[in-house]
Amino acid sequence: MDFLAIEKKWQKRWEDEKLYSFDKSRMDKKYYVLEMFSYPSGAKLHVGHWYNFGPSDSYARFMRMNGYEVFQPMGFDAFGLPAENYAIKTGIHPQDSTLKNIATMEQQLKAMGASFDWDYEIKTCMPDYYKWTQWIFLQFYKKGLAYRKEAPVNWCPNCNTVLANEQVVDGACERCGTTVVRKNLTQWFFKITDYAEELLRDLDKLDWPEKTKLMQKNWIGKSTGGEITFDCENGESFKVFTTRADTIFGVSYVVLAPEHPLVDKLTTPECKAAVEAYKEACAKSSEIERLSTSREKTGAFTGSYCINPANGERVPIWIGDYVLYSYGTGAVMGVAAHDERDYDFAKKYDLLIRRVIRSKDGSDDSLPFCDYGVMVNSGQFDGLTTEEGKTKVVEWLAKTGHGQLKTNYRLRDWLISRQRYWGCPIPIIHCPHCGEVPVPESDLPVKLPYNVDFKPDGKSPLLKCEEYMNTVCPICGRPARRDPDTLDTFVCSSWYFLRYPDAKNDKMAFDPEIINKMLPVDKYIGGAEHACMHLLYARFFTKALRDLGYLKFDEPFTSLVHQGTILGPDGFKMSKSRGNVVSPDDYVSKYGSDAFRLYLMFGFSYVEGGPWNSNGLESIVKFMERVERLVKRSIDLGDKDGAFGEAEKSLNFVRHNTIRRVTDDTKQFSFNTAIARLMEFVNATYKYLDNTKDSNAKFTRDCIEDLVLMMAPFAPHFSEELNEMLGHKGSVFNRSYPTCDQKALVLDEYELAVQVNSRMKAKIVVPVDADENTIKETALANAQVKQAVGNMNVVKVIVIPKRLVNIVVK
RNA sequence: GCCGAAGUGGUGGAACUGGCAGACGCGCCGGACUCAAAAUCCGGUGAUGGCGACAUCGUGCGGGUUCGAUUCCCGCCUUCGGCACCA
Repeated sequence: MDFLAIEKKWQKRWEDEKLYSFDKSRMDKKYYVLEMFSYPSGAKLHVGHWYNFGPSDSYARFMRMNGYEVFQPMGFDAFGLPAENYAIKTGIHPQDSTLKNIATMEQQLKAMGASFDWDYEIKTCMPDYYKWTQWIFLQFYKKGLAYRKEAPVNWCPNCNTVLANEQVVDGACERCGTTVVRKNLTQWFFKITDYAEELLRDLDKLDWPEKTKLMQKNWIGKSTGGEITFDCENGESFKVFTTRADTIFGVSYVVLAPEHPLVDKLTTPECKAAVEAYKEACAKSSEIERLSTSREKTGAFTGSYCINPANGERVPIWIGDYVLYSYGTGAVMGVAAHDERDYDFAKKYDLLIRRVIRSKDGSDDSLPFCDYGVMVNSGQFDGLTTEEGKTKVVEWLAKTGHGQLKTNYRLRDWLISRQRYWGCPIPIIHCPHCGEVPVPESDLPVKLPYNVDFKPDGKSPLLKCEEYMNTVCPICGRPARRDPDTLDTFVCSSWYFLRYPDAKNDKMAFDPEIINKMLPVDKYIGGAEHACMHLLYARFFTKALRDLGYLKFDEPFTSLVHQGTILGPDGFKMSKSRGNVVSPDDYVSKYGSDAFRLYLMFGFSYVEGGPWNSNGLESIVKFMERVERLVKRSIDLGDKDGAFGEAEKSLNFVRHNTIRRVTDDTKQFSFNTAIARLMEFVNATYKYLDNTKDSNAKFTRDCIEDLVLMMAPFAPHFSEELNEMLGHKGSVFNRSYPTCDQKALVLDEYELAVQVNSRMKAKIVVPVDADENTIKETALANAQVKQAVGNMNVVKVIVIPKRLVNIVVK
């Protein structure tokens, strides 16, 4: 068969017949399959795209053949840093390069033969899409979910520009090598923390990989404890968050984050120089470095003291970079005796170390002692356990206004401002008289201007575009300026799944009537690297839009699957710099897209991925040819009915077992084993035809029909062709998936293993309905078993029906 | 460093909920067909020892629980994903 020719033939026919158009009248049978859309950074599809889209398309086709009205759209996450960097390097405008890349990718995606419905395509960089991204921003703004505050960015003092984390290499600017510092800018945030509790709680409802749910859970990072107020000697006060209020009588010092606003007020003149130097040093280290537990703890004394509200002691106030201003209150109490970090810190700076918790059984007197225990040296609380003490102490402090029980989350509000050009403009106008004014909805979209100088020179590119920046205030009509920043591209990708089913709507972001029927997404497929960010942001958007009244569901993605990563042949991640990038095009043009897809599905565990190896590809082609020969052989045989003897019964067992297994495996995205079962079925059919005189032509034909139907999702063009050879009119994808006949799977007897002292000794055959006693006796009567037992005593016989017998002897 | 995974023959990978480790492929070895080759088909293939029936070992390393561990627990090693401005 000429694989390349038939691919063209069927792709044309699919397109002419609009085979994959979503039929709205069957919405009650909808099944929304969504692959994470791609970022058009390179011009061509790489193996990773194929690995994401090919197998998931097979899954979509499988669901279609099982009677679902499958909705499988495709689009592009088109804004973002790479296009802008490319533009800076080459001078090619991001819009031009992006649209060109998209056009190429569209062609390639079509050539892949996936059943996407292109009528619903989305490109996030087009005004008809980002108009609604802006609209959502405004709804969030109105609801108080979007606000501005100061936050640090990576700043290159030489290029005078903000850098992405990716552009900071070993603390230095990737372009010029200058040491990067942290600098505060006023930026927009989404208040995702308002939803921390619900985002955490609803994880239980989701059919997602457990590891992903666990990662989100840890990312949200709920902890319960107390907020304790320390009064300073100069009249100021600050709060610390602690989960171990029971240790408060052991506080030896407190540490503020270097960025804490009180630091300047608390620093005494004699400590000023040291504190300033320390703060400057901190501006150079990244958060990951600061949080590293293996790094030496450092700090600087402010010269001031505060009062321990529990015992009235004077406590020195330090600053230290292991305290982050963005977590908790930006201040912690140091209890040297009962925390590793605090212990190291106190040792280094020679601070008080006082034990206030002893181990429960009194046996452990080493320090630091970080476990739960019993309070000592703690006044009236002596003798309480940690569990009791941590609430009792806070409740007691609350009486003097110095404590409050508190739940804290590690999750932070989402910083959405970007000082870049290639993104969605923020629909806010800054008026000297009226302040921050949202753009009226009737004025959307705020269009991203084309003629902009996006070279980095210290200012947001849009800031340099006067015709964009200058506008009038919607309230007072006087001259005003637009917000010069753009939105994080994660904002665009946090709602695209809502736009797809109503992608052409120019009156609203989406029609709730449609969306409430089409969503949630039934199966979402994409990389595990999105576990904590995109997948959390999309959940947040869904919940926020629900509370705004636009949706009636709580979660965007009911079921989630992560595909693995295909690595280069050398076992490393594919990258241009390593030179280990495998191009699918060469293989596709040689073997065809079906063979390529089939190989990706058979050669790897979908969830794992692994290093690329082209050896298996030719064997897949051989398998396809083997199937083709089998189909032809059946056609030559005709369809005359014949006897249904043992041979037929046996093949029929394999046939229906294959249907059962392939169905189950495909549902679980276990494509490699599904295809292995198809191979077994093909082998068994060959054996039947080769070894049976007067093989039953009609029965053979039935088997072949099932085979072709089962092959169809995995090798769509190939199976269409075989289906046509078998005399069917119309697409194989309009036929129904075969169903398993349970009667064919009923056997009279089965084989089970017998062990003696857990070592395999024999196999016995027992009737299907044999009880434990019969199985036990059959096993003990077996000659090999008798020999293995010899003259030892049988201590115990473990019988697990359908599995094995284990005879324990002494 | 922190959070989350993965590690199984020469090789890609199987193994349901703790129950016959290595399904299905690739490769390799042997055979059939052929003048020959390719293609195709058949058989074998974890390691070690033994003529053999068999025996012992074997799922990254070291311990443990269990009649029984690739699977559960404890401690390591290596690799990968993420760590909030790559998406």
